[in-house]
Amino acid sequence: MALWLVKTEPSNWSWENQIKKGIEMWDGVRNHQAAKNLKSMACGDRCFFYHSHEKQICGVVEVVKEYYMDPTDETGKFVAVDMKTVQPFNKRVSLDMIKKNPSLFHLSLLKQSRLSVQPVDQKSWDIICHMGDTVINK
DNA sequence: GCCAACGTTGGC
DNA sequence: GCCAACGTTGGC
Repeated sequence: MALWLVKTEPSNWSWENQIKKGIEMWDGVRNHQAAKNLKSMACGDRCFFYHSHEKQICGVVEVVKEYYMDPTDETGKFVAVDMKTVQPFNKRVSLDMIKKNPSLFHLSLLKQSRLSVQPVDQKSWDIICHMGDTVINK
């Protein structure tokens, strides 16, 4: 199982929307590196759900459908996956908190701020869940 | 709102 | 194939 972080603009698709909907298509990715990451996702992979601008991780979602053609992409080059809500963080984890932890300096979140779908290693995943005061259900 | 860091586009 | 001009993302 792989671990990821996905970004969304809350005015476009928010954690509140995600909670309400339960399962939603993750579409609109128009960056090749991000698309490559989407294609690498397998069912059961978990992702941090990150609000850009608010700059915080709200909770965890899970890949429930592997990549398929993004219906919103006319060029046919980009893909979407389906994400299911897993659970909210008890405490949201802000970008500031992540930046203060030296063990997380290597994260793409800090180094490649524009990448909207990015891998997270297990160790960083555990640290961030701990910061979120949350044990993620299996 | 500004702008740095990318990506993309199109003229050459 | 290079690169200037332009567009977009997202932190500040």
